[in-house]
Amino acid sequence: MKSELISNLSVDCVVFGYDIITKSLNVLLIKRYLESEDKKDVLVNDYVLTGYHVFEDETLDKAAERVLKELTGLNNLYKKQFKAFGDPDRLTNPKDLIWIESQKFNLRTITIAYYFLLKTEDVEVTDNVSKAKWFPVGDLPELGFDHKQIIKEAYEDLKIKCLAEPIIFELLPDKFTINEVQDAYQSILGIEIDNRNFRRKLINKKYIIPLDEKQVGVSKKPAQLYMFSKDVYDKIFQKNYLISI
Amino acid sequence: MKSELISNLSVDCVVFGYDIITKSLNVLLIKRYLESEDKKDVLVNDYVLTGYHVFEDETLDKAAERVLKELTGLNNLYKKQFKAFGDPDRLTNPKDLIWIESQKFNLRTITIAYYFLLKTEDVEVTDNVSKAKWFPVGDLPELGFDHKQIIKEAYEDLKIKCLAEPIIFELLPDKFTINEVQDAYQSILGIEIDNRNFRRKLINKKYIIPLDEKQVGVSKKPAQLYMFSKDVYDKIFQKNYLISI
DNA sequence: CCAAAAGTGTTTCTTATACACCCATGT
DNA sequence: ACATGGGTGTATAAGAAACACTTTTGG
Repeated sequence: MKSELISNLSVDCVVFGYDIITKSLNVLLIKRYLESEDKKDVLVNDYVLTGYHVFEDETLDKAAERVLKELTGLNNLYKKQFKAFGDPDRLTNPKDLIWIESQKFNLRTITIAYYFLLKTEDVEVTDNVSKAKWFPVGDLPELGFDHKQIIKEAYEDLKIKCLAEPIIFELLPDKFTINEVQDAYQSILGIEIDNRNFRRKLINKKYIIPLDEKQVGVSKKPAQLYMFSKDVYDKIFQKNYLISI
Repeated sequence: MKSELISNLSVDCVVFGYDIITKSLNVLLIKRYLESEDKKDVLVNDYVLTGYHVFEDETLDKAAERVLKELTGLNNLYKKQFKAFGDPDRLTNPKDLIWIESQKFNLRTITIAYYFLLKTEDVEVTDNVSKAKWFPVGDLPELGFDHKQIIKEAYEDLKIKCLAEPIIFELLPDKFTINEVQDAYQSILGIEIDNRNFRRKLINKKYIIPLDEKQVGVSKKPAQLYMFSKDVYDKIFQKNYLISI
């Protein structure tokens, strides 16, 4: 039994990759390029999110995971379905129409948008068939369809979730320093944090576990390495009902 | 130009209504009833959310608003699109198959789920053609499709949002007492709150405005009435970046 | 010895929490 | 007069915020 694609339903994936070196939150985008038949004009030349239509016998989550796997080769990443985008005119910019015509997509396609969290370094971007490329979330190129809006809303959601859940560690290597965590928060939230207060707060968490290891190969005082224990976190986590209005 | 329905795309609305008298958060559900041809057997007898397919030229938000308007006659309510449900088997319980056969729906329908907030008393439920009825969110009847799951996730989302934004006032009348707000929080979150601390906290907010009015027609000391000013709230609101992990 | 980032303590202030009785009103 | 829910104050604890210098290391 061969499975068919659902012609008007897709998933789109906002792939967030944090670059611990440049301290930059990046988005993985795919080049979209089309020339006129005589090759005299460039009709489409911009970027889009990775995404694809959903199969008839596939859950939305599986579709998103499949798309991500195809692009990055990675599994089991943190993912969140954050919004459905389905405006009738979401694909109907002139440029997008040209593109869709060349691809035989349905004009009224609803897309279920996900975001994924990973480390920029975990994706091989150099020899990539899809011409995938990282862009800082604050400095995106020209984007097709409604993907600028989708990224914006993904980022908003991510920022809120960052404050409430320890998903920052999905963006960092298994072993990290306290300052690296601080840098990640600062970069993603666009804020400054006092180092002494932040250190104290983090080190006091039972699920931030100091390792018997320090940084190596740095030309300065090597920092203490820590890991995050999801097990401990889950065990001691308790919902607080603080009403912050 | 006549608009067609999209056969595999629907919106479903979790209509939350707060009953200030019984202090109960309710969900508005619609009776689903089907007899066999000889009328000897009841084939389907349960409840479902209100929802309907989306028109080709309609946004998802408009579709949800249309569905809600048809059921309740109400406009401009607080609404949130909180999740898309699209499992291949989400409509394929035996009971649901019987129902869908009788309704000619598409078996692989993706639904975009919304929730709406209002006051139970604002909906006339008595002479309703859809056989709509309120049920406490904690005491739901048997539900068709995956609607139990949809309601559960809507409620989870609502609880989180309640803590971060002043949406509680969408569930309360324009003029309310402090204790009514407290009751609403307690009922929705399932917690106990200290009355003195809660009063102080709320009364100190600039956007909780005391009126020159007290309760009337109560057989006890009439309570001071307040209103919520969204304008003031929006003006003085500032994002706090407290990392609570 | 120098550059660079790591690491460290104390004080103040705000906010949450815990807790029990009197008051005003309608009947 | 009484029953009912409305309304009030204080003390403690916890956590957030502000703030500047010393230490350790590799080069």
